[in-house]
Amino acid sequence: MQSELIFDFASDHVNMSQLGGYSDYPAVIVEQVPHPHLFSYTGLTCEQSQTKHHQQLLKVEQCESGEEETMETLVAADSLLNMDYPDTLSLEHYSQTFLPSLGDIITTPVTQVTVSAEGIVGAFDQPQWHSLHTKKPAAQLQSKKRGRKPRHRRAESPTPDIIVKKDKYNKGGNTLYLWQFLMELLQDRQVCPRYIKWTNPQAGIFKLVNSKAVARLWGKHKNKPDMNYETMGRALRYYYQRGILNKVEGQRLVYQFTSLPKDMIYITDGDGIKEEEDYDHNENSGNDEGVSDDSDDSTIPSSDQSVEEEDSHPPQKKPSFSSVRSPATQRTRPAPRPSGQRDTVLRSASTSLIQEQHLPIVSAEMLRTLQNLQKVQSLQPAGHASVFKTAQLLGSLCERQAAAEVAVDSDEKSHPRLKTSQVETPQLVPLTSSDQ
DNA sequence: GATGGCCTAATTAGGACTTCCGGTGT
DNA sequence: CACACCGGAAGTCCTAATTAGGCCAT
Repeated sequence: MQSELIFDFASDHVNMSQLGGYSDYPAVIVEQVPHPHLFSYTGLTCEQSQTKHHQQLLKVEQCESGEEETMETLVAADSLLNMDYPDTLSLEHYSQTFLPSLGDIITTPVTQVTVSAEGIVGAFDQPQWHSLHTKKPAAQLQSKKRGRKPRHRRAESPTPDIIVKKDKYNKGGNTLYLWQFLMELLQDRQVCPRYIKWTNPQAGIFKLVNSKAVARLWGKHKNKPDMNYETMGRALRYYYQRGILNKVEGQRLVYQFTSLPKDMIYITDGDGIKEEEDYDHNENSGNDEGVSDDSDDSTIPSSDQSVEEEDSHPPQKKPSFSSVRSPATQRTRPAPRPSGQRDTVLRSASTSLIQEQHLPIVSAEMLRTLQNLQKVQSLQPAGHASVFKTAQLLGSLCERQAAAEVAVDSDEKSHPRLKTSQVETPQLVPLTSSDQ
């Protein structure tokens, strides 16, 4: 099945000669993506950039004009509700961006590989999936035989602490589960915190600030124009049983993930540290109650702003979005995980080899390629000139970036312009209501 | 012609919602 | 009264697993 193809960079062990004959095979697809997603897919490691930026995971420029913020927000909201927004979310976005065109070209199965800084390794994130695989009974590995066998259980959706990536759990189609969708929204400054926001990132507690808008986005993604919060809420309630979500009692529109990826990009609507300090106040005072911006459509302009136009005015320079951070004090819970949960498989912490200002035009694959540019270039497979032309371009970009970083570093020493914090993240973030 | 391997389409089963509903609480 | 919330029940959609049948080589 072509849609099963997973292309991280090249075929197994980068035996790119297997792709011979497909001279126009794209090595890197450059396009604009919501940049928080990049860090979920880049595979960049902390060590690679911490030498230069020990404490900065992301750099976020603050808006200098309230008017800009308003306009950009409106444009973003409009785009969100009028473009095929969900397709830009990471899972589908990457699968649909990279896979279909490949499916038309590649007929040989391609093993997913990771091109890491340490070299080109085998199957993608194998160690990360190890715990998952070890849970599978050996019987499932038996070779296919004729005759009726006990029917295999279909893989259930991965739970939030599992890496979200095309794989056995998201094979083929464009399945993006609701909880994944919400996590994507929470990592997307176009909607967070305007429509959905963290109220306690450490506890995985978030609020649907504009439940109708979120539901509409979900409906757009699922091609269900009649989707509403009532319906989406039912799906959310099913997550209670499965141990993916909890309801935060006493607070409307507030839910809690039972666990989170450790390298979630946390977008909060204020100074991260300050918000953390303010959290108890907010939670206890019930300030969130009744402030839901569910006037919905009145808050969502409807024009035909294109994604491109919106991207040309990224709504990231907002004072209220000043903090993008990892959880400061995520705690590992000894509490047993719900039965529906799987062992934790977490992505390695991401980092900022590419500066934030580059992110909007650099795809995750591009970043990965950048990480391994020399190795890729050294392969020199015949018949893939375009691949290495792209690699050359990326190389030049890398050099320019390095030069820019030097300039930025010196500039920031004199003009610190953002509030960020990168704090060590624990291995596991199983969250319980005790975090509330 | 019998057998086995390969391929493909059809069927089946199950997961993840979606829809509808009646009810409760704020 | 509006809205959030709950959970049961039935339905839809999608996908993977399984099965059946056709084709071909031996």
